[in-house]
Amino acid sequence: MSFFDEVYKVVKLIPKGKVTTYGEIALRLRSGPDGSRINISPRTVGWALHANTDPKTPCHRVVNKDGKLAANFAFDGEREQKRRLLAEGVGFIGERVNLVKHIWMP
DNA sequence: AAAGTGACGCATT
DNA sequence: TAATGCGCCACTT
Repeated sequence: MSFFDEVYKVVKLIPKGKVTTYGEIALRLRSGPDGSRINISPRTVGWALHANTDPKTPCHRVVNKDGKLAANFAFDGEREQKRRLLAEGVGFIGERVNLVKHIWMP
């Protein structure tokens, strides 16, 4: 059970048609079950997702705070990611996700 | 054990 | 709004 697995677990909880940010995930993991972790950096969350190649993890529902998609290393490229989000009903404003309407609030 | 690395975030400019 | 600089934490050599 590594830190990565917990990140993936949270990502899998994101309902269809919703998105969340790296920062939000970091906050959610701030108080781990074992209490071993105190602070998590959003950077670390993104890094965890980068390492993940599991198709069951909806990484495309995770965007940065500006609603922008991962520039360099999206799973299938930015365009594909955007397309998938649109297919789920996630609204876009230009090239950015409409976070105001689609941010996932557990 | 120490240094390098990265799907980010925030305050400034 | 976009571009810069700095902090951040877990993981891999």
